Amino acid sequence: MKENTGKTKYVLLGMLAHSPQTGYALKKSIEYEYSHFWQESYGQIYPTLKVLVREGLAVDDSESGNGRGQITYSITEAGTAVLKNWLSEAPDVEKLRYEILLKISFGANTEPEVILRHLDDFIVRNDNLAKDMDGFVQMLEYLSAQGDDHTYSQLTALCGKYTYTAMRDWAREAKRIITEREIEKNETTNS
Amino acid sequence: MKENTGKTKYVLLGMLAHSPQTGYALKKSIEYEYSHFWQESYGQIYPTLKVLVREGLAVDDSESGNGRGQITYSITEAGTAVLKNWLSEAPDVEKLRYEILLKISFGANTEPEVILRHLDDFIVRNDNLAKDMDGFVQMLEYLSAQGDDHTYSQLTALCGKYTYTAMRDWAREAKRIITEREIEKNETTNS
DNA sequence: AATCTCATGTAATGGGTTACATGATTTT
DNA sequence: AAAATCATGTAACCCATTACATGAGATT
Repeated sequence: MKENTGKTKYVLLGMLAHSPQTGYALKKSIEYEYSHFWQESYGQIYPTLKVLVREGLAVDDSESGNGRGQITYSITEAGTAVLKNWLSEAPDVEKLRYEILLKISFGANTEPEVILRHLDDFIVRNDNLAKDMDGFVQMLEYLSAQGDDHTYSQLTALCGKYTYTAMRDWAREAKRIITEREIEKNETTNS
Repeated sequence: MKENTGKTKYVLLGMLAHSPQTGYALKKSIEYEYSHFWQESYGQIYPTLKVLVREGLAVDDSESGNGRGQITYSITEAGTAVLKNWLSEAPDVEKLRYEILLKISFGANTEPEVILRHLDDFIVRNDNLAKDMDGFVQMLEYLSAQGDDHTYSQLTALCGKYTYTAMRDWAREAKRIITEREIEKNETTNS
């Protein structure tokens, strides 16, 4: 009987604390709102929701279903307590895996053009994401001004903006450095 | 017979392309040089090295051992080819999991002080890491000036500097925003 | 009627860490 | 002599994704 569901449990509790939702809706929200720093699959979400119910942290609140066989979950008081307790604990140090940085650190094993191409793609992607995040921040700013507070969501979007911008800027600088050193190298061999 | 070892294979090939090493040394190098964007455990490294040998991408080069039961691996020509081919492929889009951002997005469920405390820790950690990375960049700059080129390693360190700095700056801004809005809230209730 | 989207669920598989076992050499 | 470090290895476990199965309601 394994009930160890990692962080998924808390993600769902945090979202249910905002409003009762179905597993399907939770997944969609995670994709839309949290994709730049978190992801969950159905294979995690559905079993974890059942665990939450079994542990009394959420309840199956299906009378509010729309007749489509869906299950709406709500957080319980016990769930809110568990959530709050988790919030107070120091967050884990994140373990990142940037494949592009691996490729760059091994860059000497291929032509500079290969690395420059990866950097170009990276710049485009991060520039777009930075803009998306900025739009998100603006939208939440507007909603907050209208009365309903979105400060905390706005802060996570702002973090996305900062990191994507930093990545884009780094990649531009990296391109510059590679190109510059290539020129130097060619000058030395040709003289 | 599963030979699916994910990215580990390429990490090891990339490192062996630089110099023949033991599994133990590879692990230490990953911790020291790549920890800000990659990690591998012995449970991945040792079995993968055997796979590399079985596939002819690396060879057990133990005559260069120091009599301590250690196994030194070298990359083969086939290994170099596989490495170069992988380098040319578009890197995966990274899947991040920032627990701190989860906690911040659920921040409305606890006292602002709890979130501010997490942000303080985050600022300190990222500021230190940014400084470490900067030192690393400087050191590699010096080594490169001495003749042996470390451009690509330097670029990954530079990326670390950019991201840690961005994270630190974001967290400072986040603190400012939270504090500001808390003051506003108190002013409204007190009037 | 066909297709799309909503909706739930699970089994297989993959990928990775942790904990443990073992032992040699080096340092204190 | 003890402790630390070097060094290799594996089994148990955990976490997560993918692929598949199923079916209802909405849309074309």
